[in-house]
Amino acid sequence: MAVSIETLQSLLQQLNTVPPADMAPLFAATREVKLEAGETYIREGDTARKLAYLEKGIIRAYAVMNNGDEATLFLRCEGQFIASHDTIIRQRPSRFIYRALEDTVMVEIDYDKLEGVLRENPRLEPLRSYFLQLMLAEALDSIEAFVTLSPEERYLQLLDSRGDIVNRVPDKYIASMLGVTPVSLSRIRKRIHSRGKQ
Amino acid sequence: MAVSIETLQSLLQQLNTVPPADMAPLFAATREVKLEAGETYIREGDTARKLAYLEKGIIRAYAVMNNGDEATLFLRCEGQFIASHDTIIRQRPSRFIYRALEDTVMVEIDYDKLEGVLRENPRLEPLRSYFLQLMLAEALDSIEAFVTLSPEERYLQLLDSRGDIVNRVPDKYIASMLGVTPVSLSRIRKRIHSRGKQ
DNA sequence: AAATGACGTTAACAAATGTTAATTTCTACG
DNA sequence: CGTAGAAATTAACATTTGTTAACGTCATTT
Repeated sequence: MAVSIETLQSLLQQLNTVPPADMAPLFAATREVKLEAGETYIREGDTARKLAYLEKGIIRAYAVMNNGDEATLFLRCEGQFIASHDTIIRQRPSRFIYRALEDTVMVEIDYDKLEGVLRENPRLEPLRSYFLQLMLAEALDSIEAFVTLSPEERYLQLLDSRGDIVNRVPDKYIASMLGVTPVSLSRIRKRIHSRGKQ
Repeated sequence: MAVSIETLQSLLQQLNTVPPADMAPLFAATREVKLEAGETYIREGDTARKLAYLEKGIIRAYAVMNNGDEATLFLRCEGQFIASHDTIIRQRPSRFIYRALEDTVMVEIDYDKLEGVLRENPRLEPLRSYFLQLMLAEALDSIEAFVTLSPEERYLQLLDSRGDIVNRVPDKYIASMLGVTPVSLSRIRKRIHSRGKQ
């Protein structure tokens, strides 16, 4: 309970929307979770309302389609939040799977517990809005990219904005997050390189 | 100030997370806004932090790309919220334009005023989380569609889930929201019809 | 009634992507 | 060190989409 939470603590304090003293009950409800590479954090059908802050590692959220293929919704790494959005927002079993792609360390809180803490400490409410806004901003950026950019341009943008992730994750996950097949991503990369060398 | 707000009022009361009596200061800060078809609600570069509930009509949010083309991010109609997300979440001038496609009636509140109301009435805070979650859920659905479905499948899904909108809006806006050109959407429709008749 | 302009459709061609399968490269494990 | 399995690349072909332009339709205006 509440161990290596320095980074999260300093993040929340930078918000300076909540007095640090008020945060004690929040951290008392958290726990540290460690996952090995390849380990599943949330399964399809899970009903737990998990919210977590990534201290280290990468989590992939994906759906299994009718034909059995997997579609990656997003990748999150250290410094970001992940939430089981089907269970938290929609209050239904998760259609999505969350799996660690590297050894991962998270600070987890159950959303039901969080709501209890917020009920008893209303001054912490801005924190909920804060992470909801963070996730909404990222989601809208993603939609904007799908609507305004070609697959190649989306890949270049991803390289530019999150190049670290691209090099830590197998290409097939990058491809499905961009909405294309691994074969097509390979051709896109070839095209970029051939243009770059000329 | 607070005129025909029946639908919004009943919506908020169904949440029963906030006592109806507490909502008076909220509605006191709202105002009714009417737009004619074609009228712009938010311009590129605007800094106002507008949040609105649509009682009637359709609003299109779109970006103007480098080549001058427009890309529709989303369409919202009666019963939905729209928010100037660049100004509210990112605290920067809006890169997006919000324009009415039909004569539109909205209940508007400035987000700065809303935050003032929430500061003085902390029991209203769940309302902020509520509409943030609504918009996040819609955004994630949109991403899911881009990642798991082909353009044709996305169009069929849109017909199924929001067929009313499709018939109220020019096809070119539907096309750009699906991430394809109007020419391609026309071919998709032809393909669907030819398959349907056989 | 004629003219204008926006919108959707169609055509023709280029370019990109999907699909399947073979091949190569890389990694992990014995 | 060698092997097995996963991942990435490449090839070949079908399908889809982008692009440009022409054409038809419809509504509005003059």
